[in-house]
Amino acid sequence: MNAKTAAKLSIPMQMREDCSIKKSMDIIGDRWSVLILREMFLGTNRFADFQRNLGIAKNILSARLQKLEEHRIIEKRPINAETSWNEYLPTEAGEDLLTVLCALIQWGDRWLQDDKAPPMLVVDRQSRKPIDGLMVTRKKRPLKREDIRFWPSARYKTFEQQEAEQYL
Amino acid sequence: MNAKTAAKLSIPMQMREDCSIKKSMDIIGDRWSVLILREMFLGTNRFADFQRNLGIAKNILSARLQKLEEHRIIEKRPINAETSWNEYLPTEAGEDLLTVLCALIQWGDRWLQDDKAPPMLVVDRQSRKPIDGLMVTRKKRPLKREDIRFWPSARYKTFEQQEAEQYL
DNA sequence: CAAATTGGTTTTTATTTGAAACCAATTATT
DNA sequence: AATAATTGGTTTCAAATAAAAACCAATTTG
Repeated sequence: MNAKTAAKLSIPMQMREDCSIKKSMDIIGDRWSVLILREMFLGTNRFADFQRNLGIAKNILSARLQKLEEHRIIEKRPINAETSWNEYLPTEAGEDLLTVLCALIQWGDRWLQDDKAPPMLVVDRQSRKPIDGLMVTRKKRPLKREDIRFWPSARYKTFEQQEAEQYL
Repeated sequence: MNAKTAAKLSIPMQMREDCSIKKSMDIIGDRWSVLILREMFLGTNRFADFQRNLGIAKNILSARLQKLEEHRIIEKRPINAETSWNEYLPTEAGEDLLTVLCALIQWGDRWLQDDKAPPMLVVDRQSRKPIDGLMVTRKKRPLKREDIRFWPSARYKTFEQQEAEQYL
């Protein structure tokens, strides 16, 4: 067995299905979901405001909000007892997506803004001063590509794979 | 002017266009791009391997690779001098998307895996031990929703906005 | 040398998106 | 109090996009 064959064996196809990136993309991997969440973090909560602020078609917005609700990323709840109107709020899982949005902001600020200042700042809620040192860290050091690799978890251990590992 | 009016004034529509999340999503906001990048981080570099490992249609894969190349996230280069065949490699900007993928992994591991162990680990390249303490931090403390808010940068300062800020 | 694989493109079909019309409930204006 | 405007959608239809399949030339494997 050569190293190339070993590398192929070592990544189980099933892992590609189970993978959290894949599962996340099945939910938010479209043109609008992430922008809807950004809008929510900007303080938008009502249907018409999402529509106006994003320029999204109503039927698509409706479908996306439903999907996000089904997956418990947002919650739809009546604005008050009198009306039948609703507002949309992030659940705990939804709020936790802040990290993904921040990672996107940082990446985009670095690579897509043509040396211009970032258009949208992440600021401290109290002081409203920009948050510096915001990063994905690995034990207090920023994570670099060469530090890590992705690896199947123990649930995919097979004889062939264990055999293969010694070649890597 | 009440607080609600102020809040609407304070977010310039232009910022929503310039925003790095929006710009990022214009490039990688589809069902496949992020998965193609994940595949690349798993060690896949050739057309047929992407296709097999992802189950993506060839024409779509072709289109996505081209788009990613245009935006300098990946690079297409000949495998060797003799053949016309290519391999696809991440650029510096592409490798930098690791943070976004890691944020997605962490989020998905927390919210989409039904109390099961994560299917794909982020491990140290040398020791192959899982990396712990990997997170989006704010000065060494994990970032929480209630810590921050998004805020337009100075380039959108207008009279109305400055007026509005005092109400927030 | 023959067969299989790679790296695509082209054509056709199915799916998704978007625009517009429509409507009922609610709120604002005169 | 009546009218107009806004909100929160759904439905219908056209346009754009994605997927499947057929096809092909270059390259590699048996």
